Amino acid sequence: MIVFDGKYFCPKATLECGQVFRYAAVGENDYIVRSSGLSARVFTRGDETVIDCDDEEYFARYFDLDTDYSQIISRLSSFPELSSGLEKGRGIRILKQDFAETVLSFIISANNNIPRIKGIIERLCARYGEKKDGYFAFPTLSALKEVTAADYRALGVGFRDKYLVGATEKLLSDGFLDRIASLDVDGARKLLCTVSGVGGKVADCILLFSLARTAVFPTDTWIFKTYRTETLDTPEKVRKYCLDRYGEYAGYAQQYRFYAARG
DNA sequence: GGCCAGGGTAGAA
DNA sequence: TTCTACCATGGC
Repeated sequence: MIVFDGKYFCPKATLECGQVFRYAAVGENDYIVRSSGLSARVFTRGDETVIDCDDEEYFARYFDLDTDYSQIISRLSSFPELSSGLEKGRGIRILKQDFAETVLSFIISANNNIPRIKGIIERLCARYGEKKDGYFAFPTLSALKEVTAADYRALGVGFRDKYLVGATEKLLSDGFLDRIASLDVDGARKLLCTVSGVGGKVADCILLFSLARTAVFPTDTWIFKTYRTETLDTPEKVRKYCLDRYGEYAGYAQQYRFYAARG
């Protein structure tokens, strides 16, 4: 059991800001979250946030407990357009999720909606994941090696079926993650875009929600709407503007903004 | 019944 | 490099 200062760790804000799909509310600010083959319950108790789990080292890293978020919020508080997000989403923490799980999950997220994404991922786990106590693990890459496009389609993934086949193949290739980790953000983004089903937006999500690369700005339809002006009239223009404006803190800014827009 | 959902791809200009 | 049609599915 991990006990942490609740001021900068809100389970609800962290899990419902759109960075993760495998979680469920079991009460007021009380959640079950699954990552890879592990499970944790996260809830608030007075001024504290508690993580109840079997593998504390894993979830301490997963919830990014070594990072000082008061410093991040202080840095971003000079931007008036983020004030609402910083207030509502003060307890957001950017997760360090499993790489392959994040890649496949965000391929499924493309042109899709959150309830359906969660359902597809649940069916994927139930069909190909190892059975645990009361849930299924996210499938390992080796468990997905022989899965065909038709198999994926049977889960309801639609046109993303072939993307998942190609992505699994690429992820299994030797040292793919190491190569990404060795590159700067731009290089890593380009390499991720060679994975089938991964374009710029999904690549940014993978970099931010799995690899702790914060100089990215995933520009989805919602974020685009909130920044759109006469001159910033395409998602790519918004993305470049925000990268320049927020720098290394762009990913955090994006999450606070997203939570404010949707929460 | 059309639109939208945390978009990406292939092909064209 | 930027633009367009197309892609499955479900909820509204």
